[in-house]
Amino acid sequence: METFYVTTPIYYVTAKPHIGHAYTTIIADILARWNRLLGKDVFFLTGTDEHGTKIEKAAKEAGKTPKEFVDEVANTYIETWKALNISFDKFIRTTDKEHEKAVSEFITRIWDNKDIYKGIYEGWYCVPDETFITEMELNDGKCPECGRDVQKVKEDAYFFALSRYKDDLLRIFEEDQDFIKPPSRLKEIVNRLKGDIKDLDITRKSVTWGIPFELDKEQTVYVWFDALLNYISALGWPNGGKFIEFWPADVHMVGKEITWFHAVIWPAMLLAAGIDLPKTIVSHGWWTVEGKKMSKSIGNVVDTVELARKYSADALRYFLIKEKPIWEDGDFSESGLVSRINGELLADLGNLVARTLTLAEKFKGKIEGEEEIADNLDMSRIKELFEVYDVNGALNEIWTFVRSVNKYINDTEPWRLGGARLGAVLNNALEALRIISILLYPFLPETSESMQNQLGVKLGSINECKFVTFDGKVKRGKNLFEKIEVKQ
RNA sequence: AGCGGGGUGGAGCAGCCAGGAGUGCUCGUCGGGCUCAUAACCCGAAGGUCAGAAGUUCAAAUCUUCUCCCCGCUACCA
Repeated sequence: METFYVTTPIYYVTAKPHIGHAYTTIIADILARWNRLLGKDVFFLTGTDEHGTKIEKAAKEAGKTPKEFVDEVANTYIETWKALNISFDKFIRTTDKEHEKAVSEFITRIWDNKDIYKGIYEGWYCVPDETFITEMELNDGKCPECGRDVQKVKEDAYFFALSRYKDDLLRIFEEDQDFIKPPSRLKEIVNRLKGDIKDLDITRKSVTWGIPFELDKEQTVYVWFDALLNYISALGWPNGGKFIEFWPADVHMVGKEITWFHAVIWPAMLLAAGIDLPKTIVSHGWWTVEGKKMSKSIGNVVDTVELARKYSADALRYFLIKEKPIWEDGDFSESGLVSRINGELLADLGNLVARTLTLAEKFKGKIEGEEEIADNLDMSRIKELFEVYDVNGALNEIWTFVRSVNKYINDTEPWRLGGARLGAVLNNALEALRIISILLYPFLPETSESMQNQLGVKLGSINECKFVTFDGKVKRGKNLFEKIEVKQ
């Protein structure tokens, strides 16, 4: 059976998930659900990144041990994903035993291949913040976080020979223009890669909250090196059956700020170990909130679970996907969310279902007839958009069809009709709704199910998105969406 | 600074790569139609010197050059 392996980044557990995390994860969920509808064997991975000084520090501030702390935060991620109906197949944590074992195995392999060597790490350290700072991050020679003086540190460390893979990577990017999406990001990465590439230090002596470095137990593995390996450790690499079945990944969904890690460092690591590269890295844009960058200091971090509870997971999913092209940045606002609920989910879709079902329930004749609106639905376009991971484009296309069905009902005026003609119009409208319920399943799983209940049909596959004779038993249920009253 | 993206009616976008009357979409405003539907849906109208300048061309939002402005990335924030 054809497989599909999609991943989100593993999220760093210093804080609860916000809409940015939700966005990445929702896109991945939509891809997973769509590919299941296509009949593929899907593996959808998400999880948490739990090592490093920042977590150690956050734990201390919370008065907890690192382990207690990461358990707690990892749980809020799992709870959030449940609240948003994220259909992940596995939730990996970098503190999982299997993961730690895989990391050690990986390091041993590339050591044997001479891609790791011992050297001296030189950098800056902020004592009160307990964080390492790179030359680039320095702000006027001071700590970028707290503005205090930093201290030069020198310690033994192990390095990964990233620079050795520069030419290989450039050749790969040249040959496979789709390796990084969108093209503008590919350009950024290529230009940067053409510059001066330094080897990466991948261990720290003074960090204790990390995976012990296999070759020198005084050191721990640098968080990023550890974290990236989750994509294969989750499949049981090196010998797991899932690894054989699902690797290479079809798509790593990532936020634009971590493109470099996924497009350069991660492939270099895989090349070093002789493992196939993932097929595509999709790098999406960011959300601002009410026009401002999301940050804890501004205090505009949006609580996802609260929003989902207030409006519904489907409404939030819909907004995030419909609001902006995935490559671009966009702005989140609660008023924007409400406007899409009232103006689109309710006015276009909810209303369409309500008016059609009312007409169908009253009709006593036979619902059958020629298709009249199949041309309004461009299935091949929708499939193409999914193939390039443009879920925003696909949803727009589906929505165009939803609107066209409302127009069809207006044009045919079924409330004036009767007999065979009414049967034919209803057949078109009901079939359209059945098809829409399938197409919306990846985006709005609860709404899709509710539509199928009211139509008296079962969720079909993508192959069933074509007009035939409607054979459901309609029963109008409660409204799909309720109007959100806006206080003036 | 380097690299990348963007500046299109009141708002948000498409259109640009392969030039052909300012074309399109969503929201907002105004007017109308309809009454099956959650005051919903459908139709129509107003509104733009396509950031600015120069150039190429019979023809430029679209190609070239320059200028201005906004945003992002630059080694661990989705």
